[in-house]
Amino acid sequence: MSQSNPAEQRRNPVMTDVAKHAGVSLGTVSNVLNNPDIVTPAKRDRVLASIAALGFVRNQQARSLVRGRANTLGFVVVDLANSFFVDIARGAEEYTAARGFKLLLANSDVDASRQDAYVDLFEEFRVAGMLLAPLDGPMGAAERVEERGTPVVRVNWPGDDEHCGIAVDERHGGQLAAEHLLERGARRLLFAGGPFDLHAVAHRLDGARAAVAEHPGAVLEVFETDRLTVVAGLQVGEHIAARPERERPDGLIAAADALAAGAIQRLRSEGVRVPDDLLVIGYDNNHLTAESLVSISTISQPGHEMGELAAARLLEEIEAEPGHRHRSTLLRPSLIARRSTERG
Amino acid sequence: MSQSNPAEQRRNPVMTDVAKHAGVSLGTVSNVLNNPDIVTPAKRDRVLASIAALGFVRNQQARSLVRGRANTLGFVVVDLANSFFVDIARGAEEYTAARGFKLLLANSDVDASRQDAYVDLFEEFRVAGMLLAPLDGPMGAAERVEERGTPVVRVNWPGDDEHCGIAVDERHGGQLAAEHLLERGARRLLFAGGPFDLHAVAHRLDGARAAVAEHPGAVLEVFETDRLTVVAGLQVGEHIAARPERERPDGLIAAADALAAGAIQRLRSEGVRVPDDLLVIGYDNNHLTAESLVSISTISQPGHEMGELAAARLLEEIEAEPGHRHRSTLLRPSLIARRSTERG
DNA sequence: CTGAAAGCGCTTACAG
DNA sequence: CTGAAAGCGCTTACAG
Repeated sequence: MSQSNPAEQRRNPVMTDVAKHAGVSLGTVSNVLNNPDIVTPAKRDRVLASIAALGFVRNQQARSLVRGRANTLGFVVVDLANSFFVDIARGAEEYTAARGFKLLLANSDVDASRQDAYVDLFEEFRVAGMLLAPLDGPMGAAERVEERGTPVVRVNWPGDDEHCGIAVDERHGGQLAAEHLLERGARRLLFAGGPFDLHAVAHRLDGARAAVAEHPGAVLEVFETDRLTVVAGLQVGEHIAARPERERPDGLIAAADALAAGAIQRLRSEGVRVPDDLLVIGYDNNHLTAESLVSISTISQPGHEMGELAAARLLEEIEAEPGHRHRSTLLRPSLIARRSTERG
Repeated sequence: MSQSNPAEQRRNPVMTDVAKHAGVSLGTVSNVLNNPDIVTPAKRDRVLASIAALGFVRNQQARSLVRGRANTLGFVVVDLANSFFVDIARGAEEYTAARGFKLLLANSDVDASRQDAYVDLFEEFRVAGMLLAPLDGPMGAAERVEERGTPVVRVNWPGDDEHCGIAVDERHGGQLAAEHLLERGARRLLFAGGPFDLHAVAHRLDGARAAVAEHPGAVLEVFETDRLTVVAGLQVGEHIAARPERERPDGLIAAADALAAGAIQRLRSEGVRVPDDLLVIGYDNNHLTAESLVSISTISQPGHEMGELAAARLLEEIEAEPGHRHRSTLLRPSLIARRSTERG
């Protein structure tokens, strides 16, 4: 329509086009966008009308080039297929959206090089700050980014003197799980999970050990798996069922729900009944876990709350003085009792 | 360290700092970054060393301001909590990453205004193109963005003459589900799902109807639910169990796995056995569905493939001439038979 | 192959 | 409250 010459490339309208169309200066257009209150209503309406008529869309790149930073936040997530992290992302988004920030997500998919690549990308885009749910292991890119001045808050990671972090008290979770089974009468517990170099797994085991140590007469065995999957769970089930009946544990703590689900499935096909013969508790409160036929008791991590808290911390950091002191927060997980640990 | 005056704000190094440090001109630094081949190795190494020494990070905003577009793609996803969409995102990411693009995600969380806000945000950032897994309903922002020249490919949406789209043949999926139950001997089928104004649900029902129509003697009842959740599934189970035994269906097609899981759970507690008394098939192949005690047969949507295909289409569009013709692709879902439809 | 200059589209003092 | 000018940090012809 507005093309006078069909041969000439249509170009997206820019602010000077709007100014010309509305008969005002460039600065006034900018003011309408950024400080509408200081522009006279009549002029403001004229500019707004021109913006609509031309289909003008402000170029954020140019805007944050001069302002220094975008009011956008980045969140690099280790594994979106795990609903725990989706919960975190939703909590963070709600918190930041209410405060005028946008939250962009990137999935590193448990790949260290992709994690670094996305952290770098967000830095190149000059986001105001980042959330990072990291893999276990070094976080080179994030360290560098922080040194250069972009705040980073780590979630599901403990944090230390140099870094803000929000984590869940994994040890306490393991303790809750074990105590729950002990309360329900189990005495020969088996902890299944792994690999143990995952700090979450190691701490859950620690917690379970501590709980068992306080119960004279109770014992805890350990079975290390190579992953936290349903398939690994099948092996756990097999391992238990293969033993003579009286040597079997009467309580199973699985370090992940998927593991618990696999174990229950295999146990059942081998004739071991859950919860009648064996109490089982999982970990994570993954979506759909409540839906298996024997609904699985579990330790629930406060993902949504973690996301909100991390976002709040990040916004604080963004506004903080350079000298600001880093803080770590440990959230408490909670027990959700379902059918798999019901007695009678 | 490099701060000569502690009072002066440390500023992130920019390209002119690198040029000065390396003793070359600004253009040469840019060439090292963008056309390394045309710079003499010695000079190149000098520049690279300076970049490392200063901790220089190129400012993408400035870069794509002059280049017009970032080589970044945006994906606005309707619901990351549904693993189907996570699969799509992973497929898209693998495809685009291999071709040098980055993929940023935004979760609209089944909220139309957030969908629009993120579409706008990506446009303001001048992404090279967008993927959109939309909610059912109008897509105002996306339409406008396309008119202004940013390519958008819709996923899990049929597409039309004006829009590229990649969808799954929902009708065919419904047909597969019904045929599977009929093959296994069921004759009184119940289709549960809803609300029916969700086009996916309506089409799945259509397909099921078509399959039943071809089997003389088979009948199909319909039970509309208000959502596709486990809780709604409980109601479905209740509805079935409440009927006199001989008036119950012998096959249940649930329009979603969560629905199937809820139904099975309630049926079981009411003494209706799956699959012995009633065959059940779900839809979506959601993560963890395979793990319920009675593993649930389902219709699997090719999420990963859909993501790859959508990404491929988007990259085509980005390179296409303005006059390019839009295409729609319909992917075929497939049957996954599990325990919940096993006979004998 | 290298370097000086113009320009991408905005925002922000600054003088009126 | 408004408008002309400078500048954010890059890339890209262009002349050497």
